[in-house]
Amino acid sequence: MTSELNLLAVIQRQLNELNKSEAKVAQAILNAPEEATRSSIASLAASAGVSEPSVNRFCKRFGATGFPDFKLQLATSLASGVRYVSRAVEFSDDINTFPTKLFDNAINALMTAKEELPLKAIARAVDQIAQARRVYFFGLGSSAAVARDAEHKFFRFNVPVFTHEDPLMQRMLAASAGVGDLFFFISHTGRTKVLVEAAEIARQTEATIVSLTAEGSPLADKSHCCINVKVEEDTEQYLPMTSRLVQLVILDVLAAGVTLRRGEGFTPHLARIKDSLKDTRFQTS
Amino acid sequence: MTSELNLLAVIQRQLNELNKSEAKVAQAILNAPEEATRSSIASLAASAGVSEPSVNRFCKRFGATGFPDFKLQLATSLASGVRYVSRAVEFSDDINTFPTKLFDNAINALMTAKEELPLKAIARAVDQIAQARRVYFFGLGSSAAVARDAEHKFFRFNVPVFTHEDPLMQRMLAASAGVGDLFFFISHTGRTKVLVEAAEIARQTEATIVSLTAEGSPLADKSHCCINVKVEEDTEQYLPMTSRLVQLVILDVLAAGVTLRRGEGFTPHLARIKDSLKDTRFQTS
DNA sequence: ACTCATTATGTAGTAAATTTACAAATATTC
DNA sequence: GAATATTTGTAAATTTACTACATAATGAGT
Repeated sequence: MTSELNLLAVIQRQLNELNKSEAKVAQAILNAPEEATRSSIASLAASAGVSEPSVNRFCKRFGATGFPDFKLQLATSLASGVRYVSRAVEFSDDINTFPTKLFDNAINALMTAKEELPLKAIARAVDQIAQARRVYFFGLGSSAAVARDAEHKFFRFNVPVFTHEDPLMQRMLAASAGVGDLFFFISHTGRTKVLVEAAEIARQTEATIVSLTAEGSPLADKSHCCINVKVEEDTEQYLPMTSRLVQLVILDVLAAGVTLRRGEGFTPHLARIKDSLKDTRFQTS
Repeated sequence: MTSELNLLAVIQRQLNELNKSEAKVAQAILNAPEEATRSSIASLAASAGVSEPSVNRFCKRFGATGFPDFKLQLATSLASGVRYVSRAVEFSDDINTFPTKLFDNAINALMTAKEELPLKAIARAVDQIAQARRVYFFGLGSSAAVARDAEHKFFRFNVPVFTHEDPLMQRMLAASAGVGDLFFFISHTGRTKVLVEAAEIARQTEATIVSLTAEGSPLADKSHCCINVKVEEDTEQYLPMTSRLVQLVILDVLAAGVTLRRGEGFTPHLARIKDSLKDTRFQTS
């Protein structure tokens, strides 16, 4: 029941040790794996130029109970391995295609991020946020909106939270930081000068510096803890950045982490905050 | 050839619209999806308590050419690793589970939204934004961050864009609106009083009102064009809202729509905006 | 180089699984 | 409550996969 992670690689590796007709089958599958998952044993046998039982024997050799089981394993292997490619929006797109493309790209970005979550860094950041006496979320451009969102989430933890889009404010606040202050920098590239400079200034104080940015970037270098968000190339000018969605969800993760850290006794507090909004809304009819 | 990323979610969602035996099949599959991929049409029919052709019909209903094809799609979908039901974070969760849950929820929200995209409303909104002489993005709470993000995207279209989180500013601006002004309201519930009131005020002018909110809500009622975002119940206080992610992507869609409308000749303009940032960044080493 | 043993491959038949065509049963409409 | 449409199941047809066996190819020992 060893569901192989990459069946094609296994087949490729064993290619030499196969006898002639098995090798033909292997070659046919390697040439068109997706097609193989859809074809019958007869058609695969035909395209490989061998008999049907040879295909069957091939399947059993690779741990399957038979041809259908092999197809299943192959399909599973292909699905887990293949990274869906982001599709850029083209000027030939119409209303039926480009919205789907953008959603697909967003979904792909999240799925990719999910698989390479830097859990250690996240855990560490949760620790540090939970302990902080004050938290500053700093970002510029579209990351400023993310910072704003974070502020809106983290104030619930009874810790003063601040956001500033003004680089001068960011510098001055960084300069006047002390023990218990936490600066949370958000940046897609990690290379925005004024932001890196603010981090630099903060670093010279007793404050803690956490960043949500690209690994190895100047900003990451200045941080005590860097939560790495893989930077994918933005193919087109008019293709919106998906990275900020990942940033937002990671901030959700951090917020959830802090909530869990606070413990079950903390929920009434959250409920009270929620209830406070009740009178600002029209009742549901 | 729409290879569904999350087939189980699609089945789950359509559960009500299925007839009795199809629903039985659906239930059997949802109960044991992995097993379903391995069983024959006979055994699945048996465990669902229906006839074999019913299973076959079920498969075709969901876009497969037949049972084997359906199994393949199901296996592929399962292999992609996204869980189909939204799972609330529990206090018993640890660092290995809750981040994944939150990402899965986010991904699911986007996948669900993708399937029920109100394309007509989106197309209309693109029209209206493309024609507007001025655009105001208004939101409160976490929707304010979304509005901020939208501002950061839409200014690129050579149209003055404004965002204000201050309800009094929102009212005053709404009151002084005229022809060519477009008010874009963002609200998860569509019931926030001060926002609805601002929309009401704007409605009495010549301005156009577009909203990104829940269908049938007071805010939607005040709008010329409402882009409906399905409101899912937020199960827990500390479960972050996924709806804002959907809002962001829909705004991306609108921005892309306007870009396409502007035509290919518009790209140099976008490139210039992008280039303007170059000197604010440290060069890649 | 020939025979025997071994392994590899294909043929044909069989069993299983899937689909189609059609009929019975159930629900829906007027 | 009859007529119509829809749903569901039965049975036959078809496709698909597997098994048993026969033949071909390969290789070792004489």
